[in-house]
Amino acid sequence: MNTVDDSARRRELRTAAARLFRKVGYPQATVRDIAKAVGMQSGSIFYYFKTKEDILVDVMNEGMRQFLEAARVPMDDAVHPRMKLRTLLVRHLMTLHQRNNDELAVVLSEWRSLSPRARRQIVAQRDEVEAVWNRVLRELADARLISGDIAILRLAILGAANWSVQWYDKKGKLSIDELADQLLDLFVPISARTAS
Amino acid sequence: MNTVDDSARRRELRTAAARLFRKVGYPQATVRDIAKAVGMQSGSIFYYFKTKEDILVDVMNEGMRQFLEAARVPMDDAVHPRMKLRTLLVRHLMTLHQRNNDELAVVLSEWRSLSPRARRQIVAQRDEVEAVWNRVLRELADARLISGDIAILRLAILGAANWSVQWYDKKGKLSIDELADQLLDLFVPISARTAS
DNA sequence: ATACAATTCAAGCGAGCGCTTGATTTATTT
DNA sequence: AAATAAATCAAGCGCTCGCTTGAATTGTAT
Repeated sequence: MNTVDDSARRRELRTAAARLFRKVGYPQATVRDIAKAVGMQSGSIFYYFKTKEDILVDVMNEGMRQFLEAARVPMDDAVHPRMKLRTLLVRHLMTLHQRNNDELAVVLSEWRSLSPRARRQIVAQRDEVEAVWNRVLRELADARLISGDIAILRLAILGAANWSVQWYDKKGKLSIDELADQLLDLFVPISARTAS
Repeated sequence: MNTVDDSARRRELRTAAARLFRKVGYPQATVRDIAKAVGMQSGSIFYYFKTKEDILVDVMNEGMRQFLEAARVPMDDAVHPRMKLRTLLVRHLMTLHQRNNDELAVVLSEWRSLSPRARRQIVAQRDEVEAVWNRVLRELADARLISGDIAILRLAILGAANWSVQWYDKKGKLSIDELADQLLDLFVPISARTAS
């Protein structure tokens, strides 16, 4: 990592790019748009990034890093499995809807624009996140708190949670904690709840 | 509707376009690609469609038409509400994963590329679909088979179902009926089931 | 102050884009 | 068979795209 690879200006570019990628999509966001957003000439971008796709990779890596950070929370074994799932869910949703987290939305919607090589790298990180969820869901299954295929449950719960990017409004009356609890009640019925 | 607006050739173009839009995304699919897929010169496309966006609108209208068709099934009032939801879910998933239904996937992923005018039209159709689901969910709530906010439940269940486009494999061992039942058990716990 | 490196600019290249146009081929009607 | 209409082609226009390049500017160390 030399100065260019991790400069404030580069981060500025990544943030502006993420915002644009989210708003209009990667293919329609031009390097001229991105440059304009930070007050640069379009050519100057290539002093910081080799190609436009490198910007997308950088954005998605940052997004995945945040998802991983949300999933990698130390959990006391004594905690009730349902509570562990709740923690995962709350942290996941919090990360997803925090201010200026356009990188996360981009991760969820722009994977098609990645070259196969870059895609493999992002998928590997996604698999790490899913492994954490699988571990907690396994505990819930062992405790007979859920039934059915764990993989499908994981896909359903993450599908429902990630879909919230499409509709959740931070300014609305539903807090993220409430959303998490509602989703949790859906997937792990209240009747299975126990004091933690 | 004159000959051009509803010709076999036009449908051929729409189908090929839907396939490409799904595979590489609307902005990256060029009219030259689409033309090539049906064995035409790129300019000839504009004999059938005024603009490239008109092709997308046509694809998405067809997709929404299919979603609506799946939702608009006559239901006997005597049928148990849970069974009604199951019917909706199965038909929705069937439609989503039937062969060559790229239009559906495009509806779910390319709404950002629509002009505001076209978007409003598609959203109106989506609202119709959601209204059907709301009606059934309302019945389930009245029968105390579910609790919590109906809107959130609908978003969660459709989110989870639509997310399956990303991972469901027709050639896999999981049938669509099984998937529907698994999802149904998640959202409307088995303990609430009653003979219909 | 001077030398050097880091950063940005101004200009534009080559390619690919959506789309147009006038001519040409193919099908249909009389 | 001739006349008309429908469908397609071949060529390319004007524009925007990602990206390059050589020069200019700004910052930093001596």
